[in-house]
Amino acid sequence: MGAVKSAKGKRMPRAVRERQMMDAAVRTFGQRGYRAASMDEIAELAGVSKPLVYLYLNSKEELFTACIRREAQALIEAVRAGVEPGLPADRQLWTGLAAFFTHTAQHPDGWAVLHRQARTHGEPFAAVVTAMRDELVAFVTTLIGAAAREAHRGPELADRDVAGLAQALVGAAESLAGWANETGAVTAKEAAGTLMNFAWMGLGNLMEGRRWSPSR
Amino acid sequence: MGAVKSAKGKRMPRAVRERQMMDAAVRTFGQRGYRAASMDEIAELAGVSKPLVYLYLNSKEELFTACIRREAQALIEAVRAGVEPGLPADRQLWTGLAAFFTHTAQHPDGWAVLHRQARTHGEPFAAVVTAMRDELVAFVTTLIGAAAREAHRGPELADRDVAGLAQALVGAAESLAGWANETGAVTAKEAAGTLMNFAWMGLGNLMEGRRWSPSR
Amino acid sequence: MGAVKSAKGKRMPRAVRERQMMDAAVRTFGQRGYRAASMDEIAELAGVSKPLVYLYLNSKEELFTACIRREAQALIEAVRAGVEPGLPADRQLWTGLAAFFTHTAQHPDGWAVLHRQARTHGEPFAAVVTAMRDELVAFVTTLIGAAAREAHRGPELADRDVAGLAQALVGAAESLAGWANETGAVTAKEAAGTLMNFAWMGLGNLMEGRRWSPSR
Amino acid sequence: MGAVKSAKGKRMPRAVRERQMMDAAVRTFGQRGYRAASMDEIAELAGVSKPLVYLYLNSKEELFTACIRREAQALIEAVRAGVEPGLPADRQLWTGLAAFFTHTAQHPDGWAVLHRQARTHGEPFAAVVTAMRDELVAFVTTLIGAAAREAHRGPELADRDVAGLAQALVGAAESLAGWANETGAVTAKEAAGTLMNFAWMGLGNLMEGRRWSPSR
DNA sequence: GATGAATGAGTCTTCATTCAT
DNA sequence: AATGAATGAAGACTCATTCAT
Repeated sequence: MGAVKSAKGKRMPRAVRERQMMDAAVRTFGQRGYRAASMDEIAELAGVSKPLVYLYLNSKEELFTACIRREAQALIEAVRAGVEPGLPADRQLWTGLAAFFTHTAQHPDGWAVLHRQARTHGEPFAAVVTAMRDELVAFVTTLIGAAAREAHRGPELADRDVAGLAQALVGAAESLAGWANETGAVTAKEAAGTLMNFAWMGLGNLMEGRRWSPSR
Repeated sequence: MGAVKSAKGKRMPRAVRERQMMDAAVRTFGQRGYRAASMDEIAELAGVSKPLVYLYLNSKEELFTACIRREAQALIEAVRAGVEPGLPADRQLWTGLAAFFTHTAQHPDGWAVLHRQARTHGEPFAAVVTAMRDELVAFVTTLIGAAAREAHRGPELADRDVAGLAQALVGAAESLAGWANETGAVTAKEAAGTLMNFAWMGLGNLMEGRRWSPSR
Repeated sequence: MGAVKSAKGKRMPRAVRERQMMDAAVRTFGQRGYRAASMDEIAELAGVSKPLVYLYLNSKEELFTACIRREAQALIEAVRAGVEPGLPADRQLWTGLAAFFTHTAQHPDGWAVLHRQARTHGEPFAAVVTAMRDELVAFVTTLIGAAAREAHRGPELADRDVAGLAQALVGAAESLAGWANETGAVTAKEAAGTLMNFAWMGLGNLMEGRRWSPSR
Repeated sequence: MGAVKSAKGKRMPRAVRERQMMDAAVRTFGQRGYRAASMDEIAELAGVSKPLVYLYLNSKEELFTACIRREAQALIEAVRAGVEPGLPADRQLWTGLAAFFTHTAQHPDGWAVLHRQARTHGEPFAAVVTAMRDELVAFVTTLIGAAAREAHRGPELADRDVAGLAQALVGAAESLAGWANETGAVTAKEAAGTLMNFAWMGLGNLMEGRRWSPSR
């Protein structure tokens, strides 16, 4: 699965080689971490010499950034593609979550790069992930808002509550995705279901004005 | 707070020196990451020479492991100490969460070591954190079980559901702690309240048999 | 002046291409130095691909040698062209010096290659410059000898004195040329005048038997 | 001559090792040039491992700068020490020049570093040499001024003329020193004498109002 | 006549780790 | 109890140079 096929030394168009290198880089960064990954290892895994990696991708830092960017884009794309516009908002949310868990399960190294490595190392990198995360949160916020409007029961939902919910939902999804990847305990659909149970129910409670408070 | 005071070269009992070194190490590992942290920097920050660090802690790997272990223990201790046995289960859970958020906020480097660094690097380290996490999950599971028994309304709660809830709760707490530390957006009590709203309400729903399902 | 105009990839006669390359090389070598100059930069500045540079000029070493040779020839040519045969010897010397300073001022990179870079790096290169320098010294020696014969006043001038004078004159000229190029403090004519004041007056003194000696 | 004596691996106080390293560096930089000299070669010549060189001298750039600074200081010191304050100004100048030529002849690598290498490579380095040169020029200017006052014959000497003379004198000395080093053609005293003949006589002429001019 | 693709060899630099005292 | 001196091994990055087309 994912084994690089090219015979070493074969002349290939730049675009192809570049993709091979990035594949190798994502895998290596995802498994070893940014610092522990060596350009030597990446080059070897990609089936090319080190100078070629530098010729095409300039530096370890730029290579890592390119990986983050590519994986972030792919993940967002996958989530967007997983959402079917015609459905009611809760079903849309569910399919989006399922797509998210499916993608992260199918690209564990990419997810490791995004969720673990990119955030563990300093500022050139974290920003890219933050941007992606914000995009996701905004997307989820829209869906929740729509759902609240569709199923209008009881008092208005404050923007602040919606934002909090979205934030927590994405955070929980990230946490669950990592857990699922590492332990293999749940499938994508199960994970999506679990999250819906928390989020949707929580949303319902808020809309009905029920809250937990320390005083009672 | 954190400024090392000892004059360099002063003879000091081993235990004290060891604590200074580990303090320096936690700070350095937490801020730079395992690979980027250098023994030189740690020794200097601790106000001792490098050979002394090796004399007491043997190797970078062992030093890191010791840090993880110490910080994990401290965190668990803090949570346990935050729980008052006499209270009803939901209040106990709340105070435990508050203690968790308080501790992570007060020891950001320790939390960074546990939550980010230890899991980002290979197998010698991740295991220690996993063990701590399991301990926390077990603890939370107990509380949730007790709460369910106390507030017995409706059908029995399946063990599986309780486990899922506990798992999710801890995951969400971790995610929130990181977020709170990085952005400083919420206080410990606020974070605990937010989580209770999700978890407790979710629990209530489950106990009353309400679930979200894709089919409807 | 200096801006390379050719569209990349256009077929051009070999001689033209070769000149473009050497122009680029002189500029790069002069500004960066032999080691710091990269074939990549030279090729790009010349507007051709690297293999073409190798096809025409074989290696970095040969390219550098070719540059030195070309610039040396050009400098000598300029000096010779500046001397008008009919004039009295001192005027000839003056016009020669002026031509020297003019040329070095107009070709700063070429002069840097000859005066700085070629002598700074080992033996394949220094020899070429030495040869050129010897040619210049010989030329000046001739002029000085002629002048001495023309203005015969007092005792014979020993060959040794003439040689010393010529040597010193060329050395001083080189030093002044570098200084003028770097600081832009004097024009070519001013520099020539300054040198004449030293050299010619020194010559006059020698011819009249006046010397400085430590004993008095 | 100059062979480093220390047995490899022997523990030595830092100051001693540092001097060994700088000696090796001056030699290597002087012969190979800044770029061509490799830290490996320097370390080996100094009889230590590369990391030690970095531990003590930080980087190639700093090492080179340190060399330049040390050699510049040594040269200035030598010239100052060679001048005996009690003598008449012309004798002082002569002894100073002799000291200069003696020192450069005895430290050819140091002189190569200062005169060739430091000026051939960019701005971190050239500045140090320029500063030293300015110091020398100022020193010589003083002497010439004093001499002019001592031997007051004829019209006042303009400051501008004195400055020009000093500048030219130092330039000529530098050029001669290089020539003497490379060819071994003249001794220090001969070189000093030659220069005095030019400079002193030139000075005398200027003081007597005699000048060469193109018009006649 | 001209180039895109590719690399072996080498350079600077850092780091965990150990002696000898 | 504590340290100044020292290094083997490895990692990021560059460059002159060559094929195949």
